[in-house]
Parts: sequence; C-alpha cells; structure tokens
Amino acid sequence: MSVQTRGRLLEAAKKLFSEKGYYNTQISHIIDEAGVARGTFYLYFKSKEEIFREILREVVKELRERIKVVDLSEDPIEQVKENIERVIELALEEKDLARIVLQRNCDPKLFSIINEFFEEVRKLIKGSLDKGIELGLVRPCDTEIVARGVMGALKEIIVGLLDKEGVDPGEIADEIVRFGMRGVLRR
Amino acid sequence: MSVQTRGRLLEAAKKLFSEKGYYNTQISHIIDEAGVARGTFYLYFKSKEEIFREILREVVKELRERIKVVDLSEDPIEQVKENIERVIELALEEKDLARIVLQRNCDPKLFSIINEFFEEVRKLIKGSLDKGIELGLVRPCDTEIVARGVMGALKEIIVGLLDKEGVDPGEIADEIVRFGMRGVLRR
Amino acid sequence: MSVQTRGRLLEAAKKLFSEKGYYNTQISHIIDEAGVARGTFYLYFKSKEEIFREILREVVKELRERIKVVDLSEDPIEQVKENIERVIELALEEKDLARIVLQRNCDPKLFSIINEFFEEVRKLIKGSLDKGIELGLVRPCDTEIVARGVMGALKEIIVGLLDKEGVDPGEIADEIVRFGMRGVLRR
Amino acid sequence: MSVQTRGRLLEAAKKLFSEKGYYNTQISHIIDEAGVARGTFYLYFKSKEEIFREILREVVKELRERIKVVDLSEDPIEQVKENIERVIELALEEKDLARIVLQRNCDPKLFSIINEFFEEVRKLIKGSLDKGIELGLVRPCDTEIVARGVMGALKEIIVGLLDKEGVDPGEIADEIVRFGMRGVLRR
DNA sequence: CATGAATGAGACTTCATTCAT
DNA sequence: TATGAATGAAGTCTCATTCAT
Repeated sequence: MSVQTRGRLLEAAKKLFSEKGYYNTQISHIIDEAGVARGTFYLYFKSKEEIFREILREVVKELRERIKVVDLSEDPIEQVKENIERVIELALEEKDLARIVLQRNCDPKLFSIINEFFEEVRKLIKGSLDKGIELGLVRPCDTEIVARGVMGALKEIIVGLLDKEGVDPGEIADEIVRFGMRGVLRR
Repeated sequence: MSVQTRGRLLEAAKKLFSEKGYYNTQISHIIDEAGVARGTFYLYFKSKEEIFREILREVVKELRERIKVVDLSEDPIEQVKENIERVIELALEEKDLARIVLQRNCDPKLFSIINEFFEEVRKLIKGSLDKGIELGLVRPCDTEIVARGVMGALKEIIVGLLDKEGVDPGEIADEIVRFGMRGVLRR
Repeated sequence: MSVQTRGRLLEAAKKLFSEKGYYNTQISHIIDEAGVARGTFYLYFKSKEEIFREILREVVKELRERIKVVDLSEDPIEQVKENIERVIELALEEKDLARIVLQRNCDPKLFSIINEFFEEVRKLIKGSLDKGIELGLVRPCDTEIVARGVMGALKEIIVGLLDKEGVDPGEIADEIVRFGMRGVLRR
Repeated sequence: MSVQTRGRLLEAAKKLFSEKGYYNTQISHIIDEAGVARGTFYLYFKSKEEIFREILREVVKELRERIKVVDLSEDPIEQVKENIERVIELALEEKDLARIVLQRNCDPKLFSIINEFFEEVRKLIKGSLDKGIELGLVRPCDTEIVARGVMGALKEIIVGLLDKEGVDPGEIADEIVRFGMRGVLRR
C-alpha cells in the first residue's frame, strides 16, 4: 500500500468530482488523472462511492478543526469572525473540496456525511443565537430560521469566492459578520 | 399528443427527480409512476435530459412571474417582503420543483437554466442594494457579497421549509426581511 | 379501401426504399410522405415487409412483360437488343424501382422474389447461349459463367444510367449488345 | 488490448454480416460468435458501424494490393487476366468478405468506402479502354458504358463462385477475359 | 375508412467491478 | 503491489405494430 498512490488517487478524484460532479466522473477519468492502472484503484478503495465518502470525511474533519466553539467570556463577535475567516481560508486552499461540499448533490445517500455536518453547524449557530438572546446581545427572533439564513448566506458567499483571485478572507469575513449582525439598513 | 399524458409524465418526473435526483431517476421509474409505456415517454420527450430541462424551464417561468421589480415610490421593504412571500408560496405549492431547483446539482450543463436564473436574481438584488445605498436607505457595503448572502440565506431557509407542515409564508417572509434588514444584533 | 390511398402509400414507399434502403426507411417516413395516418398504413398492408414485397412483385411482373423469349426464326440479335432496350426503358421510367431492384440487399429473405427472378433471367440467358452454340452462332464457352457476366454487365450499366439525364435506350442497348457479342478487342 | 480478441470479433462480424447482412446482425450475435462479453466488444470498437467500416477498410486494402496497374510494354491481356485471377483468389479465400462487398447495400453512408473503391476501379478500367483505343488494340466504343459492363460482369461472376467448391481461378479468369475481349459471337 | 396515441419487445451502449497474470 | 483485459448488469432509446375512437 503506497501512501503516494493513494494520495494521487484522492487528489485526482477530488479534482474531477469538483469539476464534473459525482455521476459524471468515471473511474476511468480518475485513474487516467492519477496515472495508475484500473486494478490499482480497487487496491485502495472498495468502490467509487467509497472514495467519494472518504473525501467527504476528510473535509468534514478539516472543517471541524477550523470551527471553534465561541467562548462568551471573550469578544464573541471577533471569535465568530475568526471562525468564518478560517473556513474561508480552507475553501480557498482546497477549492476542489469546497466545490464538492457546497454542491448539494442529488443523492442524499451520498451526501449524508456532509448533510449531517451542516446539520451540526446549523445547531451550533442556533445554539449561539439562543444564548445571545438570553444574554440580551441578540434581538429576539426565530432562531431556527435565522440560523439557516446565516448558514445559507455563508455557503453562497463562499461559492462566489471560488472563482475569484486575490481574495482577502479577513475582509470577506468582516463583511459577512457585518451583514449578519447589522443587516443592510442604514441607521 | 395528449396534454394529459404529457402532464402525467411531467408530474412523475418532477416527483422523482426531486426525491432521488437526476441520475438516480430512471426512465423506468418515470413511466411506472406515470403509468404509461416506455415508448410513450419518447413520444413526448426526446430524452431524459429534455424532460429535465423542460421542468427547469417551467419553474424558472413561474419564479419570474412571482418576482416583481421593486417600485421605489412605494414602500420598498414591503414589496421585497411580498416578493419573498410569493416565492415561498410557490416553493410550498410545488415542493418537488423547489427541491430540484434548490439542489446545486453536480452537472452544470444540466443546471445551466437554473444557474442563469439565479445569476439574474443575484444581479437584481445587487442592483437594488446599490440603488438603496445611493438613496441613503442601505448602509454602504460590498453589494456583490451581500447580494450573494441574501440569496443564499433565502435558498437555505426555503429548503428548510419544505419538510415542515403548516408554514405561514407571511411570517417567514417577515422574519427573513427583518434578518436581512437589521441583522441579528439587539440595539 | 381507396385505391388512391393505396397508390400513394406504394409510391411513397418506392421512393423511400429507393433512396434510403429498406432498413433506413421507417413507417413514419412512408406515412409522412404519403400524407396518411399511421393506422391507415395497416389498413392496406399487413406490415412493412409486405409493402416491400408487394413492390418487388410489381417490378418483377413489369420486367417479365418486357422480356420476350427470342424467336430464332427472326434476327435474334435484334430481338436481344429490343429486350434490353425495353428493360432500360422500364428502369428509366421507374428509377425508384430500378434502384431498389438493383440493390442486392443484405437480407436474402426480403429479396427472394428478386433473386428468383434474376435466377430465371440467368437461366434464360444461359439457355440462349447454349442454343446459340448448338446453332453455331455463339463460340463455345462456359455458358454458366458467361450468362452471369452478361447479366452483371447489364445490371451495372443500368445502375449507371439512373443518375443521368437524356439517355437514349436504343443507343445504350446497341452498345451493350456490341460489347456482349464482340467484346472490346479490335479486329 | 488483445490482438486475438480483436481478431475473433472481426472474424465473427465478417461471418455474420456476410450471412445476414448489416441490419440483421446484432451485437449479441457477434459477441456470441466470438465468445466474448458484451463490454469487450466496445473495448475494441466504438460501435457496430465502426466494426463494419473497419472490415470494409480491410477488404479495400487487400483488393488494392491485388490489382496491379497494367504495364503496356508487356502482354497487357495476360496482366489483366492475372489481376482478375488474384481478385478471384481473394474472393475465394475470404468468401465472407466477398459476400459483404458484393452486396450493394441499402445504406450508401455505410458503403461509401466500397463505393469509392469501385468508382476508382471503374475509372481504372475506363482509362485502360481509352488507352487501348488510342493504341488501336480496342475497338472504338463508349468506354464509360463498357467499363461499367466489365465491372458488373466481374462482380456477378464472382458472386456466383462463392457457393461453388473446387473453383480454378485461372480458368475462370481466362473465361472472363475471353468474354470481355471477344464477346460471345463465333467468328 | 381513417386516425394517431399508446404499446413494449428488443436493439445499442455504458461503466463499475473482477480477476488472471 | 500493480496491471489491464474481460465482464455483464443495467441503462437509454427505437420503431413496427395495435386499438379505441
């Protein structure tokens, strides 16, 4: 088992799934891109589905590491901003992965890992909002809905960054936080 | 050419694409669901791809009809709210369609119609924000990013409604408008 | 049963079989060309195969009428020439039919009628040659082979005439007879 | 890519196309005859049409090699005879191929390769006749027509040989040359 | 007599996976 | 450990034919 070969296959698969999607990516494409023989693929991954899930698992792990639970004794807004900044940084470092994850693919079975992760994130956001309301920082609102809105905004904005060059994650994160915190109205 | 049969096929396809996604839906499933023979499908649609695009075209048409350009001489926030309300109503009336559209599918070729539509909507939102800044209603911001955020929030929130019962579109639209306008911070 | 409709179908089928061949001609093409409904086709012909055979039967009948057995008491060469001339005339009058017949189609089952007819013609030619040798008019030769040669020459030459305009059957028939009788060598 | 498997497929296809024609031969028949799996066929040939064209290309190549341009400084009749003999030999060695080629198939698209080849041969024959007339060897005639006649005779005679056993190509070639040169009349 | 919507057997082709080397 | 030829289930699509109106 060569770690190199495995890595080559993963990279190839990431790139192709990102560009063409799961169903349009064929094993042939992956092995061509990786420069290995057909049989070799199956030495490392049981199936096409497995390599896909493996990739999703990797992203989720990376994402989890970048998102820190907000510590209310420190400046919470700053911490939220930093979380967002780190997620944006990951997306920009691994554009292929980002594209895969942010595609809600047709097959919920394939995406269960990602869906569960986003579910978690949503609950995290909702929890923070609820806490914020309790503490009088956040205005009372339907946190279920707002949490979804926040996550959706984030996703869509990040998708928009993937095709741009020279993006500054800090700035974007600032803009996002401002939008989420204050909305668009002038005061 | 029976309009009925065509309709049965479209309904069946909508339902199945929505539940299982494009690639997991087979012609066999569609014709079984519609209760017609295999050949009948091809009397009405040239291919699986064509019926899919046809469905997308329909939604886009419906959506376009529900979104009215905001008239600045009247209460603009109210009009935005009403637009959102109408879109939510459509999503709830046609849950299958909504699920299809709100899936960022892997195959950009298949989704070009939807992607172009969302592109338009994004520009509409951006235009409104730019106008709002000019008029001093909206705080200065990166409207490119914020427009994306707004659209993303909307999409994600609507997805969340599809599995709920007894949703009140007016209320949700209010909540969305409040979130978008004022953000989450208490004042 | 309208003779007109039947005729329209036959004409359409002739034209299309001639242009595209049996397998590339679809019932749809025939009924479109004839301007009748699908069901109407089956009122007049049991199947695609039947209308094809019907057409072949017609040609064979026509051909048979144009070929007269040579009467040895009169000028036999002149009679041969006249036979050939009449066949050429038929081919030019009914170019579609000619094209169909002169296509050795892939499916021997479909062409059995034509094949049997050509078999007959070949025997007729062979018989004439044998008689000719007996009478000392024809040089001794393998009449089996020469009969085939004569028929092949005829077929190929006629095929060549179908795309020409302003052909004079008499002249061509003369040329064919000269070739068959005297060959190409100068003397 | 195993040359053996490819060869097995080609042989099987030749046999079946020859026996049943293009449209009546199915991929299933070919793979059954070749004893390979369905997918294997498509490893070697893109489609049914491709394997057919490949076969035609092969024959044309073989035929081209057997037909030598006549050198007028040597005995030209002998050379013509030898050309014919070699073509007959090829037909007898590869009866399947011969049957395919000598079928004027319905679909001109499929047969373009063969048709172009025969066009060439016709021009070759016509050229030789024209030259012969110039040199005073051949009687003046419409060489367009006579060239067609010669080719047609050849084709038909060869078709006739395919079902015979113990054919002597030299003898047949002699008979053909005599027929073409001197015709059938006694002198 | 005529229509044309509907049928479904059966053709072609794809592609994830296996397995002998 | 790597190879790549072979596999075959399963999918899409075609088109001659039927049948209710």
